[in-house]
Amino acid sequence: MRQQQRDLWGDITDMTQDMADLIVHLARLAQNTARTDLTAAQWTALRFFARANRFSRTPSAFSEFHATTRGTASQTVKSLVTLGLLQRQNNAADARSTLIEVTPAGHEMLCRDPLGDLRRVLSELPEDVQRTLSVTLQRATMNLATLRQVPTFGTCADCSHCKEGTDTAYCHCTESMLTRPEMASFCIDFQPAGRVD
Amino acid sequence: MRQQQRDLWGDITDMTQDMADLIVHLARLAQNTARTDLTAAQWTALRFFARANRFSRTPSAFSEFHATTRGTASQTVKSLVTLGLLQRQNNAADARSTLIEVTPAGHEMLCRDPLGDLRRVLSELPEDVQRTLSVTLQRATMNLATLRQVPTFGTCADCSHCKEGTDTAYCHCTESMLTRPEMASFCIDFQPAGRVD
DNA sequence: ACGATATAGTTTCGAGTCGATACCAACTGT
DNA sequence: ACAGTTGGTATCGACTCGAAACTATATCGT
Repeated sequence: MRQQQRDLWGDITDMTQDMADLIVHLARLAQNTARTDLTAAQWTALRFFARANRFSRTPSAFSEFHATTRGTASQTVKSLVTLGLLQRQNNAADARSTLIEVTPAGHEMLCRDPLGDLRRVLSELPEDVQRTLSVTLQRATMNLATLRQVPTFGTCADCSHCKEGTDTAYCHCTESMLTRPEMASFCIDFQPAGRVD
Repeated sequence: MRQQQRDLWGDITDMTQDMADLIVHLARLAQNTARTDLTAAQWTALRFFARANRFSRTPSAFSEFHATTRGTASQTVKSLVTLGLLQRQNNAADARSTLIEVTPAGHEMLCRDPLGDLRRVLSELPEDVQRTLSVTLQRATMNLATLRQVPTFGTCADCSHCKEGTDTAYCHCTESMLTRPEMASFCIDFQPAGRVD
């Protein structure tokens, strides 16, 4: 809490501490699921599977992304399959693995994502503030993920495993070619390109 | 860092969308409660009651802050009282109301707040970036709270209800004098001073 | 080639969260 | 004085979460 109120009234609150609280609070407000058809975890799962590339659309990858256990992730996926928003497909390359796809109903549901309000609020910020915010959040997320020893997620376009071509790119990690749309998808094997900090 | 390699693959990612997702993800990582004695809701409640001023340390105020129902807030408070981290006190001014205090054990527990990691990460950012981030987050939180029609919380030092003295301040809202430490506390009746945007 | 080990996924359990609803006690306005 | 509001609690059902136990498939080491 407060604990260090400098000089007179000046600089009363510990700015850093406030920020951590603020981030949590902001996320909480943004994820408010009252009068929504899904829970926060379900929304997060739906969003994840809509954004993840074909190597990362599995319950395991989601559990890592969501910083939870495979068991918990499995339940969330199950509930969304039951609701008809996700569907399972066999993975030809690995019989243990299940490939998850968002159904048309799932994509339609995403239009009602409660995160839309936060996106709107953020989009109203000045362009340069948005840019700074984006960079700062990514840096903080990566540093925190490192500290907590959980994998960092990112798009293939930014991944050091990728060698770009003109219309496709080669991913050294999965040893396969990626189409242009795929480059914009989340990948569990993400490794930031360039200097880390 | 990276994230903006336009031209070639050209503006692949929707920056705004990334940011909303990032904020939620960052908060999720920061609140990770694995190998922690409390749940995320319990930590939030404990933090709230440690920061809130004497007018706001009630289950109702917490329920508004946490954007949930009084019933849910009541349960969380109850669990923390059972754990000996909070304690109830009678409110002389209103017999219906319960004043919540953080016990010494509760304050000790706060030292192990999982949010500490995020605070550390944020404190390592350059000073000017921190300042920008803080202002931006506050603005976004206020705008989102307005959109969602939930009250905004803030410290009395920033509240338009307050008239500052030298060592105390008068709060027009609660019609009482505030001591200096109290000025740094959260208040449910917070009304931002100065221009709104 | 084959056993040890690792990985993908599911299920079950108990404690907690959450919104909704119903309810009681105490305050407020007129 | 009394209707309406507010503060708080209890209960219900669906969901979350971590942990643990379990099955099936891959992979590694020799």
